[in-house]
Amino acid sequence: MEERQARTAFAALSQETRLRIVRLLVRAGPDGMAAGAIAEAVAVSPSNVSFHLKDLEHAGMIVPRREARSIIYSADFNGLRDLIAFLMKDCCAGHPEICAPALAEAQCRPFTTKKKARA
Amino acid sequence: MEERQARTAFAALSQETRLRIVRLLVRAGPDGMAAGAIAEAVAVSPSNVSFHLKDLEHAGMIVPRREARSIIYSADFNGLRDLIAFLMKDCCAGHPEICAPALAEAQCRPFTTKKKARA
DNA sequence: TCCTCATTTCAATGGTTGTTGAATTGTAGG
DNA sequence: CCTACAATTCAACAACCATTGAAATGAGGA
Repeated sequence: MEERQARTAFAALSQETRLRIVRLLVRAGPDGMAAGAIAEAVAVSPSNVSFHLKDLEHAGMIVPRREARSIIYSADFNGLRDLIAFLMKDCCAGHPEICAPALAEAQCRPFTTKKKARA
Repeated sequence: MEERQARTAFAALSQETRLRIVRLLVRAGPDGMAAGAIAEAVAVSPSNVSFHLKDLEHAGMIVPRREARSIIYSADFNGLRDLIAFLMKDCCAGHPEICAPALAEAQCRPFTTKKKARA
């Protein structure tokens, strides 16, 4: 991931309404939610939510699809993963031992084969 | 990590000069760099770098210490780790299989001690 | 103590970002 | 085709953020 794109993503996530939308959509999973439902859930006006959705889409954090009269947005897990990877490269490069604890905390250990991960 | 603190950190990293400073200091490691040296490295005025350093410190991304006449800043690896953990909780919660690939990409596998990374 | 260097603070300015409500586009059902 | 509904676009305004240069602080060395 390029630095410029990462900055755009950070900027997107730095805004209260936008971060709430992303967290909402991550919880919603691949099904996503319609713009109107998102507006209601985060309690902002339709035009305002549209403004922020466009910004999040541009930042690669969410992805839209049309369905009947609604536009459904869902979290862009690839984009989120890329952003994490960017951050880890900066944080951990040369210092893997420092960031390792973060992985356990996030319940995201890859390649664990000894014990079964429990959600 | 609280949502508000995460937003502050994202905002800090969304600015070009500040992101460059963080990446510089991560590369510099625990020794850190003096404010003046940072200013020179990222090519901004002393007063401007001071402005951004204060912001990064407030966001928990860097940490200062006095040393003779200089003030030495270094990356706050705990803060960075916490931010990654926050992001992974949002991204991976309920979907660990999605984010696992990011870890390998970031050369951040925990608990591997076979080789030492070279900068 | 006095002087110097490193950094920070301050006030002013220009630029960017978020919010609002009204008008518009686009989709589907009667 | 006409109406209703979902979402976006637009223009205007307020609020916030970054940059600049000058002045102030604070630590050390002579």
